[in-house]
Amino acid sequence: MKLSTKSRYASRALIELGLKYGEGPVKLKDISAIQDISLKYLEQVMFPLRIGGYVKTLKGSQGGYILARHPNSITLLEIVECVEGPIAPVDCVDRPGFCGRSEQCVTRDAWIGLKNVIRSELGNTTLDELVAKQRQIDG
Amino acid sequence: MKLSTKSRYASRALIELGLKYGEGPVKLKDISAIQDISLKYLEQVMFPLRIGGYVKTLKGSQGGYILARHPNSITLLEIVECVEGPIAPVDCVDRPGFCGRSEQCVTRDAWIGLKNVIRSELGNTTLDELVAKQRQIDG
DNA sequence: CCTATATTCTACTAAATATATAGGATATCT
DNA sequence: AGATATCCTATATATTTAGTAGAATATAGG
Repeated sequence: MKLSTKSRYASRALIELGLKYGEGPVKLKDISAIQDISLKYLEQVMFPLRIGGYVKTLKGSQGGYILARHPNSITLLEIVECVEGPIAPVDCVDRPGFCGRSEQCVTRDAWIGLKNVIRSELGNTTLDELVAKQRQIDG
Repeated sequence: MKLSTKSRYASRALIELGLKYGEGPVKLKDISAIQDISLKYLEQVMFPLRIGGYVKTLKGSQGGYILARHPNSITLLEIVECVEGPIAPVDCVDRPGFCGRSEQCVTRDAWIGLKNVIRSELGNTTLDELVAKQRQIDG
């Protein structure tokens, strides 16, 4: 039941973008330094977020990343599922055919319930809120 | 965000024990056959459940496993945490020192919230309920 | 146009984790 | 005594995770 570093890094990177929302592009190099994340790895983490339409990029000098959507419309759930794939504590949750006994399996129902509360919790946390809290901490 | 097979196998094995609760020991060989789980692997999965006091064993001929506690006092959370260790979506949740920025990290608060809903959901599901549902399905 | 800069794309790698398999030791019932 | 079932330790394989590396592409500014 662990999130990978991709989810953690993506969340922290998008918070940095949220802090600078409306102020032009932010370089990964800066995020990498501030958040202490390998630049090269961060590049890979950001890739699906661009494909998913959460960030836009500007190449070349003075380029960087900006949020493609308002922070209040982006949830943690979207970030996590974008970089990590659909959340399902067990494979049979999304693919009943994964296990031949899915039809008669009572644990599967429990795993489905678990998936739902996880998605609900993450879906109710917006980037906006996280950025606001971060501003409070930074003072 | 995946549970390992240990959690899945342990849950299904304990349901089998719950179905036979009060009827004497159940052999892993039988559970292995019914649930289609490798016997040798199942032995390893059951080990922490014995140490944790969830099952008792009887060695030798006519031996096997029995629940050490009433099914209504065992939750999915206990089973999962027993075989898989404490549930925490991110290491810093239980060990703030894991990451130097824990004190100023807003995502950590989110991961703590996530941990809480996961534990709450699993903690509210008892083995009793699962066994009852299974009996309904089996007819 | 040229250069520095930043992203983009592809490939590769080391380490950790998950998922078992194997074999013998130990205990117990008949 | 023999069959049976758990107990314990070691080993193996596959997958995933978490990164590294390097060249290609695009852009701003001089």
